[in-house]
Amino acid sequence: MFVDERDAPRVGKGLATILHADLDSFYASVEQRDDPSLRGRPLAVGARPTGGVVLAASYEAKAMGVRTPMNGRDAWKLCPHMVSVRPRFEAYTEASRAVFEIFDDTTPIVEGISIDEAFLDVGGLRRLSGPPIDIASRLRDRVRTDVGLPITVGVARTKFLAKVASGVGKPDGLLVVEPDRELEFLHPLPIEKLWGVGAVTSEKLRARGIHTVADVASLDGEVLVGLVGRAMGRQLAALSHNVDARRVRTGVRRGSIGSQQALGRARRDRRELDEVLLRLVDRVTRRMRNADRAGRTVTLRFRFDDFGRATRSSSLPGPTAATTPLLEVARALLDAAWPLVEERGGLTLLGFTVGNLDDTGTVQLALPFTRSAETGLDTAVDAVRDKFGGASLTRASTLGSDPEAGVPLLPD
DNA sequence: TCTGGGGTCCTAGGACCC
DNA sequence: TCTGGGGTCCTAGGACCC
Repeated sequence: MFVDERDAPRVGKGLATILHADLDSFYASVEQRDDPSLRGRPLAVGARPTGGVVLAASYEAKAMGVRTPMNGRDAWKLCPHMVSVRPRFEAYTEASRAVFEIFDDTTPIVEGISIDEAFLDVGGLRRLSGPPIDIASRLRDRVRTDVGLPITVGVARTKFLAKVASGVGKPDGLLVVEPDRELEFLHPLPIEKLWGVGAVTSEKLRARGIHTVADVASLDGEVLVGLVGRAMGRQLAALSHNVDARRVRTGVRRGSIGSQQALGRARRDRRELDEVLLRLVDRVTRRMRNADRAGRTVTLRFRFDDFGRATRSSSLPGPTAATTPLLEVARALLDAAWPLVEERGGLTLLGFTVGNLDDTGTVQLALPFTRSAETGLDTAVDAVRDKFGGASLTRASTLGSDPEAGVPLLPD
């Protein structure tokens, strides 16, 4: 079914040229790499015996049943001798960057999925770099040697199969699904392996006696659509019949940038929440400007004391990455939602997201300007407009503090 | 006994335009 | 005064993923 041998049979139509590379227990592995005393021990990142949630568990902890995102109490019940460390997100970002450099050095066709996961298409590299299994093997060696982290790679003809293969191959493995053994590999899998099948859909399907991918494949398409909806029904039907034509796409940009903050049980008044909101808006708009992105749609996310959730959103006429207009919209949304917040017994989480992210097409003019230099900015904007035609040129002026407007913006 | 922070995609109803 | 279809955009919610 899947092999680890160089002389594996390669029969069937199409070739297994898509790699899914997935770092193992990423955060926990970085911690074990950086602190030898943690190696070989059950480790939870982010949780303590008294609370918090497990952001990542080492394989020693996973062996005891610890999972993400289990809460600390439950986790330590399962694994009393587990060690706890605080997350160090900068270290993870840096490790991720180093690993993606190796991905990019392997093939130009890399599609990042998350901080620790990517698809690579190595189809055009046979002459240059050898067969996919060799490329995958070297990739694993390099990540291990150069970055010091274990990584599992699945190799298959489609994205979905490559992804499933890496999941089955974990930890620290390499699995190839040969094109002539795909259905044999796919059909016995539990439905939860299908993309899009989470707790709700899984329950729905299992209640109808549908437990494996083969069960899904045997279902009439219309019945499936009736059961789980149009888009999901079609997707599940396709995947279960081993149809997955998605390419590995480069240059995918995300559609939204957001930040949220858990608030605990203590009730916050409107003023305290405004401070939280300001921090969130500042953090997000800063990230937007660093990424040279602008957006139009502001969404506030609420979680209430009773664990209920709600969102409120509003769109601006055009995209911006400036703090002030986005903060204004966010405040208006919070004002409008305030009666609901009071009614539901206060907030336990507040989130701020900017969506409808457009490529601004703007060169960010890093002009250190003061209020008196605003006219200078206008001149610069006019110059850019003259040069590039600038039909959709946006002037995002208020990046720094604006004490006169009474808006306590954080320094940029 | 209640949990984090970052995202994506789909659905459905209403407003609005032609 | 009543009635149609098609399309887009917006908002809110839900499911899902890592």
